Amino acid sequence: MSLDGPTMDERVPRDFETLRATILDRRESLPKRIAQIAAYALDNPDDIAFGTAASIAASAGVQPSTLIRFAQQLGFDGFTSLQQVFRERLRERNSSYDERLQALRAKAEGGAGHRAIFDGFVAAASTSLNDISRTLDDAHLEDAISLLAKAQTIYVLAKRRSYPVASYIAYALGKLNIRNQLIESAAGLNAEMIAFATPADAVIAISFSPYAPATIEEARTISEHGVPIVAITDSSFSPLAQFARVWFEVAEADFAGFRSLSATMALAMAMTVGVGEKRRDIGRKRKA
Amino acid sequence: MSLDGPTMDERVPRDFETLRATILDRRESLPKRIAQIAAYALDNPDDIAFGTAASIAASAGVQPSTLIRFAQQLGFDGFTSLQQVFRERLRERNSSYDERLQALRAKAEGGAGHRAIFDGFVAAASTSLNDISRTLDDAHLEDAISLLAKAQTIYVLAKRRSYPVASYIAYALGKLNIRNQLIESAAGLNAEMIAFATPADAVIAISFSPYAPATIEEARTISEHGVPIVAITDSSFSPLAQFARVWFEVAEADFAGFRSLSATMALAMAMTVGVGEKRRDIGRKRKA
DNA sequence: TATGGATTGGAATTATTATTTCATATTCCC
DNA sequence: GGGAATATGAAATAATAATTCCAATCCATA
Repeated sequence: MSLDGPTMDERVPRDFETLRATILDRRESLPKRIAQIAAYALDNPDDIAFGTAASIAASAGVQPSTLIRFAQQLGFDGFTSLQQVFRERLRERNSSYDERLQALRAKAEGGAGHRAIFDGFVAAASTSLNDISRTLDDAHLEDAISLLAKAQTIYVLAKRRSYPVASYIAYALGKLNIRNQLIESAAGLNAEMIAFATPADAVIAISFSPYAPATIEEARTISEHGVPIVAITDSSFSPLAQFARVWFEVAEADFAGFRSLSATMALAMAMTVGVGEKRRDIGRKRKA
Repeated sequence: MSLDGPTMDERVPRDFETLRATILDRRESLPKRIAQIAAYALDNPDDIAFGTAASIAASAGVQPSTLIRFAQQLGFDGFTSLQQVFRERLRERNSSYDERLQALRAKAEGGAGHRAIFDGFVAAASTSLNDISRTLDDAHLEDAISLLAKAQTIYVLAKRRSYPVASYIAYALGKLNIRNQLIESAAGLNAEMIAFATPADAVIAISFSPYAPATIEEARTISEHGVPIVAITDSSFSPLAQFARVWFEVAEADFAGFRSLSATMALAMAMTVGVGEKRRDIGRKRKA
């Protein structure tokens, strides 16, 4: 308005991260009460998003006017515009991951650099995690864990895309001192390995469409020998579901032609650690 | 207040899901304009959470008074209390994963069943993903991809906990027709394998504390031969960081003693697919 | 088609909330 | 220690938003 005043055209933070950085940056030089509200804002961003100037000021132990001065000091013209940033943050975070994923796919295809690809994989993983925590059936998890906890040896069966999960399960079972056998395809000794399994053992089998024929074949053989199978797969039409005593449907989002493994991993780890716990409990009871 | 009025003690929905169910349930019997705002509310919950009665009404194409009647019909005493439910929903969803993770850890340790364990792993994965998407340096990613895109053969080096990531990288590189060699410990031929690597190749090495000695040893040897290394590790003190041409710091949250792999996986996939793209681009240029 | 009840639109009213102002207190520098 | 500049508190004011009210309209039913 006036020509003499400081022009104040210092960049006003428009997004939360910039704002956060700005605040942290100036933290030292802020007056006491302003610093107090600044700290409160970063600690309780949700309150800023939803509260009224009066309620926030009260929670932070300052006057409403201080809150407004804080906003102005950051370059906003009032509390309301500062609040917008905090609200936008909630919107962003909350905006359906699916939508974001769509956008990112488009962006990546448009050749928007490698950051877009990375963001895409992160979004795919997040989507998958959201999804599975909505859909996982607690009772199935309990069943699977009980079944596996009773097994003498746990066989882990997975090829190709699912193999990383299997190898992590094997690693974790090993660390928990649970006897296990990873059925790899490397040496071609799978048939022999499988022949050792008895109904007192159990199998964790993982396979997604297009199902690796070897996995299906081995699962069939092993189930015909009466060994119970816990399966992780992607649909009720999966051949694995047929052979399994307990099975989980996991829908992983994909990006750039590769599916996420995050949901499968989370489930696999929960099963593994669950079995470890259950075994400890049983051990304790036996002693008592 | 009055004794004669309808007591209105029909359950007022306190959480979003109940509210949603209530609305869907009554949908048929609602008057036209009320139905219109009801549909809008379920389609744009964020707008309800943040907007003012006037702005929402305008977006939905109704009068503010209709919005209030809608709220009252549901048993709320006004728009404001209806809005609370929509705001609470955002808070819930958004409640910092870290806090949730803390709570879940406590719950799981208190022996609250296996669902809590599962939720813990999901939360750990989500936290890690959030973290890495905040901290990843785009320039490093570009550097790593350029470096790997030039390599004749990409060697993938990881043991124990990191091995699943390595195997997924190898799988993905294979699918993309990029020559690669997974350095496994199985047959004990690692030293020989490594000896084949030349400065025209490149290595992706992954290791987290406690760093598997074999990984470190092999990384050292290979870097001494002048083969460039891209490392994924967990701190700048990591011995891997020393040998690496480019390295990434990835902080994975842990739960029940096992770290998530989700952030590492996302980064690994972005690198892999990024290399695939870059190669295609180069191929196209050569032709042109 | 006339009639009563329900529904709707729009403006008036009331309540709430942000912002400004000014007196008082604190801090910092000479 | 004095004085100017800055910071703070509290209440007044202005702005904005929610709610209510009433007239107009629509709709079903006789």
